[in-house]
Amino acid sequence: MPSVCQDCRVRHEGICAVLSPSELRHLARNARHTHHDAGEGLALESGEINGYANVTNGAVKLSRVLRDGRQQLVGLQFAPDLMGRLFRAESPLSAEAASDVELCRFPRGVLEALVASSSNLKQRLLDQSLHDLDEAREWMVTLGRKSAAEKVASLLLLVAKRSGGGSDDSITFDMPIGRADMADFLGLTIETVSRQVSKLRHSGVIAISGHRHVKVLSLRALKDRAG
Amino acid sequence: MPSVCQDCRVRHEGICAVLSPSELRHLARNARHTHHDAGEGLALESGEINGYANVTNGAVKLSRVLRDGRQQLVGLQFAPDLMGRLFRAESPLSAEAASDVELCRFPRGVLEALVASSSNLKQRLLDQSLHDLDEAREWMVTLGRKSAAEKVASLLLLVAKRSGGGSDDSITFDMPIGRADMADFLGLTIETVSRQVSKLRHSGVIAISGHRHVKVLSLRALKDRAG
DNA sequence: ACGACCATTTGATCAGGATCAAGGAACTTG
DNA sequence: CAAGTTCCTTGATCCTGATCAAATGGTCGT
Repeated sequence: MPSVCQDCRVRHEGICAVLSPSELRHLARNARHTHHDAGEGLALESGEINGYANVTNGAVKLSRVLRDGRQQLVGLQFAPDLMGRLFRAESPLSAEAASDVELCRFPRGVLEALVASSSNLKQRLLDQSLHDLDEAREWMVTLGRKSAAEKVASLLLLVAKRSGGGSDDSITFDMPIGRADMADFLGLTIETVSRQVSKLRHSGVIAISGHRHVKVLSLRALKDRAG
Repeated sequence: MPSVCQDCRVRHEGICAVLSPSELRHLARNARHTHHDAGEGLALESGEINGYANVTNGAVKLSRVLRDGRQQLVGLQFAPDLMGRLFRAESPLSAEAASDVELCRFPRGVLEALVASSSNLKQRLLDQSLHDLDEAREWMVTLGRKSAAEKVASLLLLVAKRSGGGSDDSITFDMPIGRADMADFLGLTIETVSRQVSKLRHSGVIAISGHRHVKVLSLRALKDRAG
C-alpha cells in the first residue's frame, strides 16, 4: 500500500475503496495532502489548481453566489466525499473550508484516466452523484416549501445524521458551520436562524453550548418540527 | 435495427445512442411504448410498474410532497431523458405527465444488466446525473435567494432554453405546465406567479396567448430580471 | 350558440420573515 | 487581564408574498 495512504482515514471509504492496488499506487504517486484553515477558499474549480480532491477530514461548503452578492450554499461535503465537478473544468460553484479541512488532492487528468479505465470507479462516482442528486432534491423541498422553523430543524437533522454519534433519541454533535452559513444554506437571514434556534432551545428540543455544540434532547420532537 | 426503434424520435439521443446494435436489440425486445395523458400519474418509482423509461415525447414533472400536502416540483424531464432512480426500487419522488407524454418503458433488471456490462452506458448515465445535479443546485439558488419576480423570470428562461426555437433576442415556446405547477416549482402560490407573469407582460418583456403560449420579446430584459 | 366548468387574473388584507438597530457573550491580541 | 473583535442574540418595524375572496375568460359538451 502506498505510504501516503498508510494511515489515511478514508483509505477504505470513498473512491479509494474501489481502486485496485496498482490503481491506488498510481493515484497516490500523484496525490498531495494539504491542510486548510476554516474559511479558506478552495480553488478547485476555477483558477490555477484545476483538479480534484478527497475530503479526508473536516467539512467543505459548496456555494453559488449571485452577481449582487446574494449567496446560497448548495451542499456540504464531509469525508470521504470527492470534490470537484467531473469532466468539466469550469463550474459556477465555489468551495470553502467550513471547518479546518484536510484534503488529498490530485490533478484532473490522473483521475479522469482512472475513471476511463475502471468500471468500478465509474460505478462509485455514479453512486455518489445519484446520492448527491437525491440530497439536492430533498433540499429543494426544504427551500421551497418549508417554514423558517422547519428549515432550521431540517438542517440540524441533516448534520446530526452525518455526525452519527449518539443514543436512540438523543444525539450530540458540532455544527460545522456558523449562523451566517446556516442562513445561506436555508435561504434565510442570520437573525431568523438565530431566533429559530433559540425557540428550539427554549422548548427543550435541543441544548446548546458555545454556539456550535448541539445536543438533541428529543430526536422525535426535532423530526416533528422538520415538517 | 429493431423495428420499434425504426422511427423513434430519440433513437440517436439519450441512452440508446451509446448502445451497440446487439444491446439495443436486447433492450428493444423488452421495451414497450406507452402513451399517457396530461395529468396522469406515472408510477415508475413505487408500486407495480417498477422500471425505467425513456421520455420520447412530452414533458414529465418530478415532485415531492410533504405529509401535509405541500408540494415541490424538483425537476422537469423532456425527451430523451431517462426516468427512474437507478439502483433503487423505492424513491420518494412521484412522477406525473405534465403534457401528453410518450414513454418507452423497460423492466428494472434489463437496464441494470446493460449498465453493468456497458461502460459507455454507465458513462452516459453519469453524465446525465451530473447534469441533473448541476440543474438541481442551480435551482436551489433560485428557490433560496431570489425574489418572486426573479423566480418567475428564471423559470421562463429555463423552459425557453429547453424549447429552443426562436431568433436572437426573441423566443417563442409553449409552457408545458400550468400556473399551479409553476408555483410548485418556484415555491410560490398560484396568485403570486400570475401577478408576476402579468407584470412581465405589461412591461413588454413577454407576450402571452392562451395562457400557455409565450413569446419572449426581449431575452436580454428577461435575463436581467432573472437575477 | 349557450351554459357549466376550470384555470387564470385581479383585488384586499394579513403574516412570516427581512431589515434596521442595539445589546451580550466568547475568542484574540497586546 | 483588559480591550477589541467577531459572532450571536434579542427587539422593533417594515415589506414581500400568502391568504381570502371575487371576477374574468377560455374550453368543452350539448
